[in-house]
Amino acid sequence: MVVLPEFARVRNASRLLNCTVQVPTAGTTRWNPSPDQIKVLEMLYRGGMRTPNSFQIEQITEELGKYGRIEGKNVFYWFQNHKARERQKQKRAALLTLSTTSSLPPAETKDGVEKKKEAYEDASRRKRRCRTWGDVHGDGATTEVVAECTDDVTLELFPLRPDQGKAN
Amino acid sequence: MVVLPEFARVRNASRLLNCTVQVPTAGTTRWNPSPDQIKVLEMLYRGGMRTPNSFQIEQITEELGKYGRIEGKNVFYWFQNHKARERQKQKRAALLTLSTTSSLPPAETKDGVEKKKEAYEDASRRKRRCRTWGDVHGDGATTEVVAECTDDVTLELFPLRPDQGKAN
DNA sequence: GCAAATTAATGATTTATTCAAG
DNA sequence: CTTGAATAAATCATTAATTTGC
Repeated sequence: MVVLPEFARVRNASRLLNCTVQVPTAGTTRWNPSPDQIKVLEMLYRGGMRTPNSFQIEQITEELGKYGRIEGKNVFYWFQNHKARERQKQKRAALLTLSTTSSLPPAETKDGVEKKKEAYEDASRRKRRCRTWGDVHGDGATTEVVAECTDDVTLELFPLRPDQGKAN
Repeated sequence: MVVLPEFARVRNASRLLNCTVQVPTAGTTRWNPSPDQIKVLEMLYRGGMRTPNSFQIEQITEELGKYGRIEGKNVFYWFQNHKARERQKQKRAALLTLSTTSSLPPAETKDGVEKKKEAYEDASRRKRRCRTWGDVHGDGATTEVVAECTDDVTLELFPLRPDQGKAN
């Protein structure tokens, strides 16, 4: 990879030859989390946080802002991706484990895989949480959208205790 | 269903029996588009609009606000759902048409269905547009996120001419 | 040792699926 | 049953690792 001074990185390295350098001020590239930011995020994730609501995102963003520029959407996406890719990894692992340890005929094996897959996927289907688009993405025009939810919903507050995470 | 005056609708109708009435100020129920609002939205949709950006959503929301309370997210979701369900309907129709008109043996038919399905799905894969999460969902903390895109992208401006819609 | 080429990770979007109000 | 709302899965696109030829 072409290593350039931080401030000189632009979209395509090849264009550097005959192109003026972009200053970082004009937010050009995608968010690139610092090690410190990742550390905090993973800590929260391990603590059980999966789908932070707008308040939580705001708080986290503020906290992580100490280590570099960051927006709420970065935090939002980080959790989405992290969650999805953990699922992905687990699924692959389960399938691999099964096909390795199993010694049944092909048909049976396939069936077993399907079972296991379903069992896994079932674990991710849980009761919906009480959170709205307005809370998370906060349209500029609407500022008064606050959780009107009362009972029989799980209010994931921040910070979240480990034992409050999904039961699986 | 228990019909209540508009201002009295809360999340769970069953709670009304022993619950104080929520004033509409504290947005309680989901958005219910008025005929006028739907008319405008469908007009835009027929005009080719599929994935409006934040500016477009803002404009539309403002326009539709004349006919009743509405938020940006409602517009956002409306387009998402309308698009998805049109796809769904077309897919079902394609499959049905094929299985009705075709008189080939099962294997061939299945294959043909798969072909048709793929052909359809291919039509929905087009070059990405230039729009970001920040544009659409507008995090409160970031107000300066504006299209930094320059060339070789299709800028869907508002309003969109019919011929600028997806070619299908 | 070094960049260009290639691959692996992962941030950002879009699409599919699901839940649940009415 | 229709459809607003929300989440999960699939996909795209850019950045970092890494491999490779010199």
